[in-house]
Amino acid sequence: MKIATWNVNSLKVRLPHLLDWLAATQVDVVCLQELKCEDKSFPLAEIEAAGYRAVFNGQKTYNGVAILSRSEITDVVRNIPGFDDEQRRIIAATVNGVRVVCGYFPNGQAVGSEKFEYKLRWLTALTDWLRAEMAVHAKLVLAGDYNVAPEDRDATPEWHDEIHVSVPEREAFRALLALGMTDAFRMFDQAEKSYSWWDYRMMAFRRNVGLRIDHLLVTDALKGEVKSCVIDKAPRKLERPSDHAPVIVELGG
DNA sequence: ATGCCACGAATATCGTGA
Repeated sequence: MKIATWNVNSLKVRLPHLLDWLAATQVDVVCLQELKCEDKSFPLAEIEAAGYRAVFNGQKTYNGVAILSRSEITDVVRNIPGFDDEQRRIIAATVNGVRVVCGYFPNGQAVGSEKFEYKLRWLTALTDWLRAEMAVHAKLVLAGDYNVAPEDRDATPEWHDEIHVSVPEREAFRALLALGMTDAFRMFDQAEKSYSWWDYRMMAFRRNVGLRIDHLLVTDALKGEVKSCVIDKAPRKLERPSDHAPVIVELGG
């Protein structure tokens, strides 16, 4: 089973890319972020025609997450239970016995800002909820745009802003690992300067000036099934791309 | 310091968020 995560930065604009990519990769499950569309505008017919079911948690203009799957989707949860939040950033569901949690983590804007404080509060709430979720679902994948580059090797040397690489954000990432999860990408040898996001400006993609902020964490019960984990840069090379590339983990056994 | 992009309000550009 292949599970992917992709921040599409507007599902409406990126739908042709997504449909082409689904046909090309044949992934079983895709977690999407930054839909930027309300549920009533979700392109369900096109996605179903491509052979996928979908559950989604959208809002106007900002945020919005979805899980697409070729097989049955059950036990859907929207948003972090008990965490009062207008922003649609979480959807979770079970597919083929695997709990899939799709998250669009807050950007945080700048260290010390109000949005940064919200990011840290949100991360704490997510961690507390996942502790409980993992107690019920041993096999769990946390997929999404974390807006955190966990280590120095995950950030281009040209990155001088603190946001995405600050100590509190990295501590929050490690707190997720400490629940009993592993970064699937780092289970394998990877090229140096492997990134999943590049700013649209300054020819950042061509110069490979980016960050690795899109991740797939797997619980210990799933770790033994992980066969590969790759960043697929192909969609980032197309006309009118998302600023993020999809990341794919392959589970077997 | 910044050049991009998507969106909505408004109807040309501009503010917001990323």
